[in-house]
Amino acid sequence: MRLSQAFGKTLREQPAEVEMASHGLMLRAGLISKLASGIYSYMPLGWRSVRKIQDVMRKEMDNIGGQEINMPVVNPGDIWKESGRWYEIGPEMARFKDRTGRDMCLAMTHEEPVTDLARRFIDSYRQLPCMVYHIQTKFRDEPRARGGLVRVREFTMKDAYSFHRDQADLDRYYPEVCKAYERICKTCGVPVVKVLSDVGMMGGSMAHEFIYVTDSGEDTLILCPQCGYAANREVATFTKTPAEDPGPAGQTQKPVEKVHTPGRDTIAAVTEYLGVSPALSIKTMAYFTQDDNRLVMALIRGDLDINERKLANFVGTSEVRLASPEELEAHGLVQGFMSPVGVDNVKVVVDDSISPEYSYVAGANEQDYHFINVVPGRDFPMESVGDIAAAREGDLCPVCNAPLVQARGIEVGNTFMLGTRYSKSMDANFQDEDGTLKPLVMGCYGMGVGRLLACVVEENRDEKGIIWPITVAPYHVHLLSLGAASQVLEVAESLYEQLGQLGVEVLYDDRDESAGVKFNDADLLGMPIRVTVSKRSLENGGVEVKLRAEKESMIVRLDEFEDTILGLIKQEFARFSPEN
RNA sequence: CGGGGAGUGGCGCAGUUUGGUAGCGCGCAUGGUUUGGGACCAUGAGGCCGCAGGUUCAAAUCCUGUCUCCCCGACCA
Repeated sequence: MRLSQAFGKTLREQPAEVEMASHGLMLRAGLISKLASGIYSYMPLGWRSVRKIQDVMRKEMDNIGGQEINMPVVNPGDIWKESGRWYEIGPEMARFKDRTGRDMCLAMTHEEPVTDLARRFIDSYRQLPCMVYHIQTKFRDEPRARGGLVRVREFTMKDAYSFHRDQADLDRYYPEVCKAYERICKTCGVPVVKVLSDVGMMGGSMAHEFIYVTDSGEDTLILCPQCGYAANREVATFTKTPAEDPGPAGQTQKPVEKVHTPGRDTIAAVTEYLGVSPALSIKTMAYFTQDDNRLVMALIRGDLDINERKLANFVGTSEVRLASPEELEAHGLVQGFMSPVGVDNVKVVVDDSISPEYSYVAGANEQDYHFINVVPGRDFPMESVGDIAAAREGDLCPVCNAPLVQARGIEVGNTFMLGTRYSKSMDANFQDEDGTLKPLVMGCYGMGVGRLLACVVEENRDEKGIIWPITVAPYHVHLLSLGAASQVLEVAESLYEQLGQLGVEVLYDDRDESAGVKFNDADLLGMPIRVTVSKRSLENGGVEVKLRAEKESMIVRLDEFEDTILGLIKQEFARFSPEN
């Protein structure tokens, strides 16, 4: 491609909207262009990379037995009603009616259409296991787009769906997909960690996310540097050390006593005032459930925090929302002085950090008063006990007890063990060896193409621009000529032709621009190999060859040019091979 | 949806406080001089200042409404 003819151009200045490095570089290099919030066009250079990323995905999916299909973006509402998600999903799903008044929607993911395919075409255990995938547009009317391609409303996703006879077969297959995901990211030059995650709107039993760790990410991770335990904070667990001071023996025999605690409406204030450890107090938080608007009291040891995701999952709702002071008042509760003691008709969920062996300080449900000697089980019900605690940096690893660290990252892909969530609701059955009809056991595996591209750029760059991994670079070689001397132009033209005949992808800067402009654009665009033809290089015996990722350049004689370039390309591909 | 910020040629911005009908840099076009790290000279094209209403002799500027975009949260590939 001749740069003089290329559609699009580079920008010298960073657009004002930019917050993330990769976003700025993609805009400045002319890879993408924004149409509306969270809706982008790909320009020629960006699209070449997208297609390469898609091909990497295809290769790895094919490798584990996947078959590529293509399912529609526009779906009839019927199948989404069958699965129930028509009613579960909020305004992030775009819905409309066709001309006959039939409910339609834009698919945000493709479990429903693929399950429909499965029930039509899978009849027998002999056809299992199998996996299909497609690379298709999704539309999610996200509350807020951000970070360029990191979080958009219209995006391309590679989503794969596997079908199995039983959970055991899914258990066997699932790690293969995880391995393929790691290979895809390695090939694209994006390091990822696999973390345990929440199943979210997909449903199912187990899920992982593949996360590119970066401070500009929007997910929070809990990692163990010692044993490799890794989880999204939403589901991360940790070892809860017992409270150090259980108090004087026989404490749990004492009756509850009300004490005056004027203005002490936080755990820190009240425990300091009463001279007890926060670990011997009970923090009570009141939430409303999203689905049925029930009031739930969540209890946790005073030195720990509630994880709202875990709480929502525990009580079986899609979300919980902190009750407002007005709502608390309406239920006879006082913020800062709450507890379940003496409160009826409210669901109480207790974190397993709270022990019936100890007695605690808790709110007295009266302004400026707390109770002491509160014994769990005796003074309030311990019926719903579970893990609803938020893991924090410094908490102990649930596997090896080393201190955990917190990090941020971008979710590039995810994998879900769906089980029979969709096959049961949509009646996708097969006949097993013993003649019985059974629901298909499913897995689903998503990976964002544009988001992966954003991560590629975020990871592979310097202050000058992008440093493409050759595997997904728009072109392998950036050829540029300096000056208007006829000999220079002739050599550059002939090299362009020669490389083209060898099948090398070349971006040829044939513009009549100054050296500074050409070099700076080459650095910004970031092709892995740069070839400079100039009067000076020819006087030195050839052309200058430089890797974008390296500082030094070398002069290559014209009769050695071909071998040198082909060798460099091979070497660069090897760097990103998942085999290495 | 809650909180914060911004809309002025393609991009980055000034002008708004103190109303007088729009300016700078980059980019673009033409001609010329240049060519190893964002060159220079000359000439030129391009904006009813997001939109609607109002105040006023007069509005980019003041008032009201509205739309869009960005950032922080709640959601996800």
